[in-house]
Amino acid sequence: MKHCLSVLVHTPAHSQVAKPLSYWSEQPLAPGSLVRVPLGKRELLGVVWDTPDEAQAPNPPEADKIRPLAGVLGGIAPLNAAWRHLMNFSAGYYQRSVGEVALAALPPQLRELSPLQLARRLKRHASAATQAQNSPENATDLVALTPDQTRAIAQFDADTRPCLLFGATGSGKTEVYLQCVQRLLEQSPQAQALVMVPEINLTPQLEARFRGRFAPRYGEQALVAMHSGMTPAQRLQSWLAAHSGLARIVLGTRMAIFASMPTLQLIVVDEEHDPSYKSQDGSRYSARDLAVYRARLEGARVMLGSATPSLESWHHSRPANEGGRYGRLTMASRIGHDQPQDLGPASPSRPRHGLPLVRRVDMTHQPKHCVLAPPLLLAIAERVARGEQSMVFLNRRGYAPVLHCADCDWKSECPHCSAYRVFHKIDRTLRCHHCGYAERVPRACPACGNPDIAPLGRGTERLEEHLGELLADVRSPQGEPVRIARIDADTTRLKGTLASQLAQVHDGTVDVLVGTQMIAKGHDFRRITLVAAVNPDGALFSSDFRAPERLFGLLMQAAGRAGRDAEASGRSEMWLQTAHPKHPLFEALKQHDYPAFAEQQLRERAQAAMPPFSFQALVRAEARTQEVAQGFLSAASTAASAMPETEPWLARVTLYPPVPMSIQRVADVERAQMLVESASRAALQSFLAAWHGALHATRSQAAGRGLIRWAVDVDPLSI
DNA sequence: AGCACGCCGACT
DNA sequence: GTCGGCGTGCTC
Repeated sequence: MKHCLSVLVHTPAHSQVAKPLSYWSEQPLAPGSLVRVPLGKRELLGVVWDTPDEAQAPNPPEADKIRPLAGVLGGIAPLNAAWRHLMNFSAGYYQRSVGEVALAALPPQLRELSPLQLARRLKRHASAATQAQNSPENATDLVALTPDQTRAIAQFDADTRPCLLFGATGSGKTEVYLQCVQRLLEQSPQAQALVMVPEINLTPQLEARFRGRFAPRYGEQALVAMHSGMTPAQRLQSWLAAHSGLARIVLGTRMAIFASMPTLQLIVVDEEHDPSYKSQDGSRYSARDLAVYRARLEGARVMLGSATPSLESWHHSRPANEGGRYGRLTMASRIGHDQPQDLGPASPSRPRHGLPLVRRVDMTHQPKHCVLAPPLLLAIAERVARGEQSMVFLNRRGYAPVLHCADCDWKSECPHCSAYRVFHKIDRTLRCHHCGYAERVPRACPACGNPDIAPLGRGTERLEEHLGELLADVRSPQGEPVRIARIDADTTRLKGTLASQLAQVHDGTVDVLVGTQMIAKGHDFRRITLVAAVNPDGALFSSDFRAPERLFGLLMQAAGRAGRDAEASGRSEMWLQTAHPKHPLFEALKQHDYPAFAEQQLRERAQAAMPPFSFQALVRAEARTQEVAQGFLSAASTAASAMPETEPWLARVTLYPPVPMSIQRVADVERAQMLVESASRAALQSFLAAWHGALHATRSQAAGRGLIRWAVDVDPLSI
């Protein structure tokens, strides 16, 4: 008896084979089974999918075109219904093919390894699994919780909704995660927990913390990591451990949201506001949003943690009688500091609970063109002399963002992008941060021959150099000259350098640390008592409506680096150099008052009908010329208003005209985008789904001629 | 996505 | 005369 199966393969969203394909099989196979199928001349991994009802199958392929399966991957249990549901949802919501989403969610080796190699790996995994069975032993450790932590955990237990853990940096959010996971594992001997962090860089320290807590009790196997920095072999192993239920805890970056975890009961999203949770290529999913969806789907709990939540999550956690759908757990004070007050939006100012004193330097009253205001420099020098550490933060790497000729006004533009190439003094190159194009710095102006070309503006490299000059005479308590280090994407290019550089800071072999936002995130620096933001003004008047939110989060996070030692926190300071010291954002920051900031931002967003009070999607198009890119979008837009399928939604959806993207050209490709907006998420979703076919059709018509690619970005982070 | 087929420019 | 550029089209 022959069975006709629907099978997903790895095909992109816009190809002709976006739907599941049909294959013959001798045996019936459960949905979720992994198989190998022939496709053209290739043989690739497939996942058996739920067969659509005969009636609604759109175009069943002619029977003679259907080929038989090439094989079944035995030894791996079929992916369960919840996982398949998650894939279907994710593909639908983010406008991609299910095949692309589902196959991308599986470890690459499952696709690449030959059946023989795979069988060998499975055998090894199975033997490891039996070993693990005998290892659990008891260990009791008592951690003293703060009242804040105890209350947050109790509230979480009493709630059933998704919860936002709103806790200041240093208030002990990680311990809350550990406790929640621990209670879950103790209560139900099968349950699994997923813990996500925004960046690979943050996984080692969190993994160490979780391992320390859980490995003695449940064995080393009980905890696995999942992120793109792992080797393919490690990824397969972790995936199998999670899929088989052997791993009780999965710790990873956004990709981990797609891990197969048959007994998932708890999802933790740490630093939930972090933009890294939104994928920026392929299927542009938000791991945080999917976490909430998946938790509901699987009947699991979800905890989102942050000191500066996304305005979306903050808004969702408003009181239930105002329509809030999340619980809000507040931890107001840092560990070792008494004691909480209500961090509610109403209180105008409050004690600092060990948070650093925020000082604003009005740069309009400082000497012209000075990089560091004299009082700030003095404050840093004092710290060095006392043997304390300082951190100077500038969100721009390289020596200078532009090289400029004063005679003819030549600037170091990238020949392939609409952006300037950044001057990197260390290797004397001009480097484009968008396409990677690099050249040696010219000796003279390439346009007019003037030998006197000068760097304009400053990056971390120049700041480091500048600080070295200004602090040349300062001595540490031991009489040593000042030691300055820089951490940014350039100094950590090689694997492991970040860890070693961080270790230097911890050792105290560094007095002043210069860096980009990389140093603001997560890392515990115990001896830092001064944090300075050199030039945060850029985001105050940005055209991106999310820029203030990001800036506030970043500065708050940076401020949190100062004085994590209770003892040092009394004299720790955060300095802001700004031309707008009275700006409400800085006022709120001075009070460490996220609720006030959020309330003000949400008011503005509500007035302007922007997210979270509206829902957005972007259609992006790339072509050799701007005309083609925009022409495609215009044609698709016209098509939308002429379609019976999209017609019902048009009244509730706004289509804006196509515009060039903010960086219009990258690597000689012109980019344009079109905003689609609606007050209703459901209406936007329905519209996009109905419109997708038209976009596809437009591509193969005259208006799509010369188009390189197009894609939809649902809930985009920047416009 | 791969992988083929297919038609135009600089090399052994 | 071929090697190879990437445009177009197809895969159950």
